[in-house]
Amino acid sequence: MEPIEGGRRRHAGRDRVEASIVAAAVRIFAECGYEGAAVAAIAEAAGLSKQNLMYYFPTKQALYQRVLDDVLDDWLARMESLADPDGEPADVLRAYVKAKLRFSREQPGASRVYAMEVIGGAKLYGEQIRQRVVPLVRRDIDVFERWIAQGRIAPVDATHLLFSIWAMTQSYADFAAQMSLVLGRGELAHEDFERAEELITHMVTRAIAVA
Amino acid sequence: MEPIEGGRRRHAGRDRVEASIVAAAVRIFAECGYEGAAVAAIAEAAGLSKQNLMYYFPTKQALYQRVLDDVLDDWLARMESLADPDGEPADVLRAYVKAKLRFSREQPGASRVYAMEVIGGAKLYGEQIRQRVVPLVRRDIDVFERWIAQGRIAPVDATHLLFSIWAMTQSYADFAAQMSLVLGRGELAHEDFERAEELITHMVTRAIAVA
DNA sequence: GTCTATAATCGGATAGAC
DNA sequence: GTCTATCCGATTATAGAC
Repeated sequence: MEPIEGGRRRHAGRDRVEASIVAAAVRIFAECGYEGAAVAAIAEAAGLSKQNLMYYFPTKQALYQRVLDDVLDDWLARMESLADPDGEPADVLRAYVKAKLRFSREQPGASRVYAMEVIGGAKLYGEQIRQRVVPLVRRDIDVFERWIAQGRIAPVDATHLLFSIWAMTQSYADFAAQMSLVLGRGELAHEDFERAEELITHMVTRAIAVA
Repeated sequence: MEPIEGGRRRHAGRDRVEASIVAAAVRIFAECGYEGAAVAAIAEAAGLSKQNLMYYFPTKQALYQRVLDDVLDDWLARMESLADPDGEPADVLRAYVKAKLRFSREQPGASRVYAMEVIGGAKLYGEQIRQRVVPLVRRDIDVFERWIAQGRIAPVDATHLLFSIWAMTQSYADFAAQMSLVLGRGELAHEDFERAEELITHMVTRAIAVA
């Protein structure tokens, strides 16, 4: 049904349903973990029956993989082509921090699902990470190292610098619950992210500043 | 049986068994999450039967809470009294980073269990965090802010500085799987932690250096 | 304290009507 | 594509002998 655009995408309705299921699944997986998330709970959050959900995704694991795929697609789309070797290092890193923090603010569930998978050892998604994430990371590290070789930034460990930037920015999604307790609010506010951006940018730009 | 020290701790044997169960539980919970961890798997890892385990811990949730309690006890014991207001700020922060990284290296499972609980919203442990972690954090933040008021360190956002230090150091336990893939090794080596300590210390000390 | 056996429940998955 | 009904395995937890 609903054939459109002659040939491609013959089921726009199905795509919409799948998208709403995935969106609900991200929330529930982030909150409960893979095993803790009941398919019935995801279905309810998406507004359909468990059996109906399993018409679209034959198994729970298939749904989980799809969730991780979508999360990674979104993340990669935001992060690729940020590390421009010809840009001003401080500007590039500012944009990098901003993009990562923005992802934490706009898609905290996505960040948490991915984090849980990695913390558990990436038993299911390790191969995808190796194929899709590692190359991007390596490229960014190469850019940093070229800057160092050119004397444009201080000679720091590029790999661990990137690890640190990831950790700092991602924690505003993953550990938001603990941060909220410390800050004494129900949840993180926009101003918290602004202060985070300022502090992290300060740390990164000072770290790479040539003496 | 085994009454010792006249009055206190009448069951040293029981304490030993419980400790071995908790140690196994940390590993399994860290790998599989709360719901994903089967009590039978924990029992097997601890070297006893599931039914026997449940003689020591009547419910799975009781075991989980005990695991979190022990994790937090260990962490607090290592972290308290590190932020000495009278010490040299750079030295204090160096020791702080070192202690946190050491915890990530020596107790990665503990860090991961705690991280998973927080990522899932700390639904079970939020109150404990509020009572036991937040006061310690607030005290550390106070020390930082006093240093700023005294002009001993640069005027940065003390709260977010602490968040960043936590995130950077903790990530070497929580995201070790992803780091290993990037580094192309099976697991993180001692030298990786040394480089991490150098980089993180560099970032923190540069960030707080007065202009 | 440790064992065998079993109860009770939950959750993923399937079958088949419409 | 959506529904009703149901199966089946896994898992927590309990009962009771020794």
